[in-house]
Amino acid sequence: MQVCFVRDVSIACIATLTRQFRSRHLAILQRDNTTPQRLIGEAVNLSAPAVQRRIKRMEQTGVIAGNVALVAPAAVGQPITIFVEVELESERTELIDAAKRQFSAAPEVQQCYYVTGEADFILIITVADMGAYEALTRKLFFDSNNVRKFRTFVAMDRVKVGLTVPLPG
Amino acid sequence: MQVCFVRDVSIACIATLTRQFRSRHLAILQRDNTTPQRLIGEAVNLSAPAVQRRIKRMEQTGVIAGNVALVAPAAVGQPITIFVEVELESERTELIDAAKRQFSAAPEVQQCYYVTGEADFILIITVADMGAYEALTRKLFFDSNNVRKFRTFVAMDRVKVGLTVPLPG
DNA sequence: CCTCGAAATGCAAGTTTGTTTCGTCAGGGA
DNA sequence: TCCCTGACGAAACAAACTTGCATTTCGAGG
Repeated sequence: MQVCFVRDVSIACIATLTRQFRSRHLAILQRDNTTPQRLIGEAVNLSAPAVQRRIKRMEQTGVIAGNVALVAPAAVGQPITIFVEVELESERTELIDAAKRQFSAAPEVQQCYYVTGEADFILIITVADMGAYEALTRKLFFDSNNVRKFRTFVAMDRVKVGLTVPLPG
Repeated sequence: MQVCFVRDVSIACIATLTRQFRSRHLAILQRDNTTPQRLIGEAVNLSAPAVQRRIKRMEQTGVIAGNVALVAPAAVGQPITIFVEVELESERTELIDAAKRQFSAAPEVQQCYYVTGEADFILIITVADMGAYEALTRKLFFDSNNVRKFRTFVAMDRVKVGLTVPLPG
């Protein structure tokens, strides 16, 4: 029946299958990492200890970077999400690095990316009100002598939020 | 000794203390939700069952919106993060809603926000390579008759990534 | 074709962790 | 004053996680 695989094909098949199973495993953890290993095992046809070992392996190799609880910003008094495109005056490496450090250090800066294109940085900021944002802009942008300009977008609707990575399979 | 509180002050004090303890509790879970309840209890001066009850309460009230594993995109073959500012032709409510649905439905769209300002939507997209992004733009933007234009920023460095909400205390 | 070794698995026992139960205490209102 | 509500701690209980060991599988090399 299903014999006579060309060697490369069979290897590819196995690799694909493995990856798919891992994908399903990871997909479950990405959705809810409190899922008991027993249930994950049933979903991927594995015993609980095997599930446990795979998780440990993925944590050690860095595939799983962390396990966190997601907090609803509005429920803790931080209902405002803001995007900022930041353009620097100078793109000297040291100044870029300094900006990275400064932005990262601010707890209000939830996410910070160094990007190509018409801006240098994109920040996602979480604050309680516009006053707090105004104060933060002063601290991060005006007090710095290296910010040429910045553009602000206020989120009206957090349509889709998460850090879920698309997985094959 | 510590008597003779004016009523409002003492209430405010208690409320503040409570909130601070919750903040510490939440801060721990935001960093690592696999932390044993016993350790959390030690950190916030509470017994394990009390910790358990608070977590359950916060999950039921929506303060904790989920418990997830963070997956490293590069480790699963999705190393490219892209930002897109999308501007629509029409801002009729139905079309806005249709766009929200369409963007949310795409697994590559990790985050989608409806914003004020010079754009209508900001998307954060995770893909394996630029070819995949090109295909996605065709699907999401060109095939739609409602996208006036979009601007792309490619992330060179994911300086700070997370969904951590700043907490008082 | 066969054997070997590395890696992954299942099973079963042991351990930690999470959950429930129960009794107690403090604050608020009738 | 008394009762009620809500939250707590201690202990018992249930569930999940973790480990050791024998087995299997797969690829490499003889």
